[in-house]
Amino acid sequence: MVTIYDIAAKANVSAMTVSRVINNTGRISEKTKAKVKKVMEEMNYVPNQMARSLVLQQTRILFLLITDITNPFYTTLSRGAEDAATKNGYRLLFGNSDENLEKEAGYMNTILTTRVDGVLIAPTGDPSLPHLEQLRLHNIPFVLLDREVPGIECDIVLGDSKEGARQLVDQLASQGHQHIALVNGSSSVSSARMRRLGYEEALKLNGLPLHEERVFETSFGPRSDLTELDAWISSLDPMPSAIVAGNNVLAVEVIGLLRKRGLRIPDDISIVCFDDFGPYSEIDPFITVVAQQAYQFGYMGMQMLIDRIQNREDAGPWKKIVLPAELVVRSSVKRLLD
Amino acid sequence: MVTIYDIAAKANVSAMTVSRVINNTGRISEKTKAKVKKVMEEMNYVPNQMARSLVLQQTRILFLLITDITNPFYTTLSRGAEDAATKNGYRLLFGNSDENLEKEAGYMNTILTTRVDGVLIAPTGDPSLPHLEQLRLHNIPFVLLDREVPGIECDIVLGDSKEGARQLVDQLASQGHQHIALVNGSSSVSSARMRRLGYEEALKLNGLPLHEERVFETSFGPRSDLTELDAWISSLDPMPSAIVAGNNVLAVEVIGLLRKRGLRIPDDISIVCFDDFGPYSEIDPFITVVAQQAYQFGYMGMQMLIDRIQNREDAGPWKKIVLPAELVVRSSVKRLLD
DNA sequence: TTGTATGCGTTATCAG
DNA sequence: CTGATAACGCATACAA
Repeated sequence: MVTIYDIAAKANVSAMTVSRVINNTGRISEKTKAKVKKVMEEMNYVPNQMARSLVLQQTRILFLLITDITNPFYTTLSRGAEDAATKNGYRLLFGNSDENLEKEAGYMNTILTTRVDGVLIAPTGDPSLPHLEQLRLHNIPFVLLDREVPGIECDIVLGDSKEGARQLVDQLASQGHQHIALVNGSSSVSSARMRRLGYEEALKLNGLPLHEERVFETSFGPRSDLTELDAWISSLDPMPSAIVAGNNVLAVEVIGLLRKRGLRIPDDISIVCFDDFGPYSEIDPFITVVAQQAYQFGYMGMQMLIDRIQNREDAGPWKKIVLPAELVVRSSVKRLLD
Repeated sequence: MVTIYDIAAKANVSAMTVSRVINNTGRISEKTKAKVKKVMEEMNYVPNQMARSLVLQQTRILFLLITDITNPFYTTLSRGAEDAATKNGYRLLFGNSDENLEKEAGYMNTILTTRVDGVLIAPTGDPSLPHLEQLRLHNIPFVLLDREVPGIECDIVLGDSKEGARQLVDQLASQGHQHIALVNGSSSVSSARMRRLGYEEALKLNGLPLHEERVFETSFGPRSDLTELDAWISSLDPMPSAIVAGNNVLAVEVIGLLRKRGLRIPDDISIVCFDDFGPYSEIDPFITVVAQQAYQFGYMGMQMLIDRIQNREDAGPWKKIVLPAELVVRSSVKRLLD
């Protein structure tokens, strides 16, 4: 490995001079600067970030941990975070926890040992608390995305899950639906809790009864095994006229299962869900959704994180951004009235 | 920051003993081992990977650089790579070059300065050559994904693009299509070149004429501005009865544009493409595609990379894996015969 | 404008 | 079984 000493020797200067040329600090004669630069080229020198970070105590690297790299919500969010990071001269590394606490723990380890400057994280759920406490303990700035975690105060970007769920149910009710089921994420995830709350409130406001057995809670992430989900659908009696899905992944899986039963959407059963389908909304935009501003989640979250990093001490109070969700009416809901 | 010296002091041992406990090397009495471990717990010690890498000259971190985090092909591939890395005890970091050579250069910098142990990379195209030469020069093992780069010999996982394109055209021809256009990725991307070759060969084999103006080359990545693509569609005269898209992104964009013109698929125009839609194939599987084994791209590529890393010296010849693509016939092609 | 000494946190080597 | 010392590659503080 070529070090500053190697190039210093070849350029007949001290290592410090090389270091100064690299970082453009101090005053150096144009002549030696040119010479050093030439030697660096010749020897294909690449600074060692490890060594540099060790002395500087900072990496200029930020980390984004998402829970499902397969979900357009998160990939779009990632693009937003990436853009904001790049704009501010930071590098961004990605991790994918796969809605799995153990994998998240693995990434926490990388984050901690690798001493990144800050973390943007969509936690897998409430059990992520210890992970966040670790970050706090080690003084690593972080911003939460999409999900609150009870027990920790911090900067956060949220969607208006309750209101969104309410809109979804209202939309169904307005078309005359009375039997509305809910497939949702785990109750250990704040957004799932809020969506359920919105669902329940909206039922009440529309004068519809709440049936516990019409609510099914599972993971927001894709399942390798759909039998449980399918069993729940089988258990529904009577079959609801509409289903609300807690996110796009669940919607897609449920639609697949329904079709396997020969049910057509929306003729036989209606469905609506949280989150849009990214580019794929384009090709067959038939599902009515509450679309979140995924890109903004990432972009604004990253902004907050960088603010926090750059103003370390005079930080100011924790900030909370709540992004509105927008109802996009398409054609997955059957009109039952008239 | 808590260092091994801090915990050494508190545990009344030397730093070396602490290091040995951490790494489970050398012989240490159970008693001191236990004591050290307890102190580490108490002080919330986290090893500094920077310092460690500096002396060990390795990170146990691998890097995966994809070109479009928004594309299910790459996200599925990522899952495969991740699984293989984890299984072998490596951590995996992701980067997204966005089909952009400059962004790729940025990640090359991170990769080089951060001294990861190996890289799995889907290059943006032939111009990526200098980047790969950098890796080679700095002795960083890498495996190419999905795209060849003329001028560099290395391990690689490819799809059978030519054969896939041929299948797509054959499928159209077998349904009676004679005017078949192609929207493709840039000719500086090997997979795009092979797909075009397959398209042209298949036309010839089916006795169909080749019209240059029916082929449009652009980026495989999503466009922020669709006017050029739209202009090409306008320029088509006569309108082809079918379009082959070089990948799923292009297919989606073209379908959007066609629909804006009031054209229905497949009634007014047929379309087929490379790559499936991941989970979204599930909800509206109407597009006939040649599906690639995305997960295997990542999994097998990662295996090759780790092999290469662990057998540094007695490496063996470069390996090339060609994954077959499978035609999945759905309902985006109109039957023109009979 | 340039150079010397020192330390960042860890591990390898060699000594005890 | 344990410890002292040097080294990894770089930048800060201070000298010259």
